[in-house]
Amino acid sequence: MMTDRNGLIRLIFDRLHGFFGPQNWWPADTPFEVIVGAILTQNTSWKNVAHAVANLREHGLLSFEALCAVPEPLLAELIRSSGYYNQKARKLKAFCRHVCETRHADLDRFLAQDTDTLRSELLRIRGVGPETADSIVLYAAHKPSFVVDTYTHRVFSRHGWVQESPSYDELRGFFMDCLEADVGLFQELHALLVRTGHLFCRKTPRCGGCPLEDLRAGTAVG
DNA sequence: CACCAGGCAAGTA
DNA sequence: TACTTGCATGGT
Repeated sequence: MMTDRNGLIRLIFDRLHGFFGPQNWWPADTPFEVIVGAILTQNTSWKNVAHAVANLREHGLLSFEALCAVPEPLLAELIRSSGYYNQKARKLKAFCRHVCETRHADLDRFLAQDTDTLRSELLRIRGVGPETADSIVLYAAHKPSFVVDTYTHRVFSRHGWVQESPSYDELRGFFMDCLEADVGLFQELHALLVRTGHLFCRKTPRCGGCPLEDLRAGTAVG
């Protein structure tokens, strides 16, 4: 998948951190708000999600108990700006229902499980895929599970660090093999990769202007 | 007008 | 396993 196994990831982190500075992700006030945002931002710009989250806050629905109680059709209307709003209302309700039925609505106890157990349980909930699960594990439960997203793929392919498009688990495994399991490091690196990914658009063939340009495969050492 | 944005599930071969 | 399709608003 790439020739320079170790050192590259750490070098990427050091470069991006020096260039952009600390990101302090996730943009949310509470673990529950992280979960809501993680579901709402699926294939959707954060700006559209921010409107929906603000809407929920104005209606007093940014708590687990309140979201459990709100009718799904009303919820769908309030999150309209985030797109796929019927699907996402269903997903949010599915998550609430799972915690109610398996943990007596004790969200903290649900999030207190060890990393792998929590991740696999999240993946069994309808509407929670690998990226959403890892986002919740890393930013809501504060446990070390690396988050891969479209920007991670994009930054890596643009710089020639991957030949074929790797699967989610392959790319995640690569990060987790190269780095020590440190929550703060995982949180910052993912945020920095998103920030970097914003420098490109989907069809931009190269990475001009980004702080990693000289690390492109072929020009990088080793 | 077309294309894109911090995915996921279900169906098909 | 590896495609394909539906889901949907808001910005460029």
